[in-house]
Amino acid sequence: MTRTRAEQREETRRTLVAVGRRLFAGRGYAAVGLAEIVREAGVTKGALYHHFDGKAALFRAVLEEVQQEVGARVAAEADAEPDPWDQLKAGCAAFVRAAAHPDVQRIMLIDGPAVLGWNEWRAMDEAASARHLAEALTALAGSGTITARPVAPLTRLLSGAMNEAVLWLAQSEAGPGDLDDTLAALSGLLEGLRVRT
Amino acid sequence: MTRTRAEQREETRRTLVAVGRRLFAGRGYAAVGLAEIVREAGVTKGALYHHFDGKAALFRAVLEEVQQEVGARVAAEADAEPDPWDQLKAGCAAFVRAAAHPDVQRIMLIDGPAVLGWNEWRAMDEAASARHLAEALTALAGSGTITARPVAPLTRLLSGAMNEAVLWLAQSEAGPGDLDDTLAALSGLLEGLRVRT
DNA sequence: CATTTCACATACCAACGGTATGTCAAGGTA
DNA sequence: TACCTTGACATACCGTTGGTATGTGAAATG
Repeated sequence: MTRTRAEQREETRRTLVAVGRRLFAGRGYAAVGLAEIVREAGVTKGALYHHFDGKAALFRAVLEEVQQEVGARVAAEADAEPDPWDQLKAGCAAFVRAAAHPDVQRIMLIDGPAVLGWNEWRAMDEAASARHLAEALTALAGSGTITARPVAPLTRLLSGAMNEAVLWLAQSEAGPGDLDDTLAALSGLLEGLRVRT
Repeated sequence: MTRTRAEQREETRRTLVAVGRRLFAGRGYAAVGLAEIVREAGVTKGALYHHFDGKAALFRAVLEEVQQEVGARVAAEADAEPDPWDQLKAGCAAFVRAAAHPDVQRIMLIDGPAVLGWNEWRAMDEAASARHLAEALTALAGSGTITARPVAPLTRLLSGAMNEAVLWLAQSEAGPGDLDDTLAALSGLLEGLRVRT
């Protein structure tokens, strides 16, 4: 079982990202040391610094992986709906459910902005999932279903609303009823945007 | 000019909070060292650890100060309106404007949840400003102006929406037009909650 | 005026992120 | 096959950081 160098390289990198993701999600970025990461990954700090520029760069790779997974789920569930309005609602619901995983929250919503800065975090969020929201709102505004002169502010408002709702759901002591209540309230907000016929 | 011990104590503490606030707001929690804080405050680390349990505790004191200022502005501008509906809109607009100060954002919205954890951050946010939002929404739901069966999820949605909007405004390259657009979009969201007559 | 208290200052430490250098097998070349 | 180069790490080390243990001198107390 001899491994080529490219295989070995990618395996080591994937291991570091996987271990980093698990530890960062569990105890937060600041509370996890590089020594623990490389120990659990079975490598040394030399390997980590060979693959990444530092601790923040490893976190960035982890966040990219998380964002892509969430974005893929949002896109998949939204594209399953034929009607643009249903696409918006399905995408929003999919985001809330996808981000409900505890692993996702701390990395994507808590540490992400603090570690990478809000600008970079927002660029990654935009590329992964918020873009779908902006596209859906633009389409609905174009067809006259909703009234949103500039669509960008509304996109940010709704994106922030969902982010906070996800964090609230995670720490809520109550059962799954809160998820339904949140999705209902979100649906109410979206319905309020429709032009009245 | 002899000072009593209580005076001296409070002055040192206020200086530490003021310096910490300025540095944390400028470069972020992680990038500021205790050595720089105590140097600019004209004291030593012994003084800091005599007043606070550590770096995070100093940050908590700073955040409390910021939250109280924002909450006070929101309450003042909201209470100036007689009509409950106008109170809600005025309070939301006041929050967006108050949090637009760059000092406030990094401390209150970026580093706050990451440093203290989302639970503690949310408790402080609730006590300072989100409480006013919850009260306003509860009053409007009670009078039948809006339809919000459980008011808690809607409160979190709107709070998160405003938090994110504030961050977006701060990093936006465009001029004050974005502020107006954001307030307009927020107003549109609120209007959509009103029951149709 | 003796004693206690307390608001700090000083000196120190362990742990952390980061870097410089060494090592050894995979892959190319004659 | 013998040789050399590349690269994917390992090893050893450093400066800085947050945190702590102890010392000190003036204010409060009786």
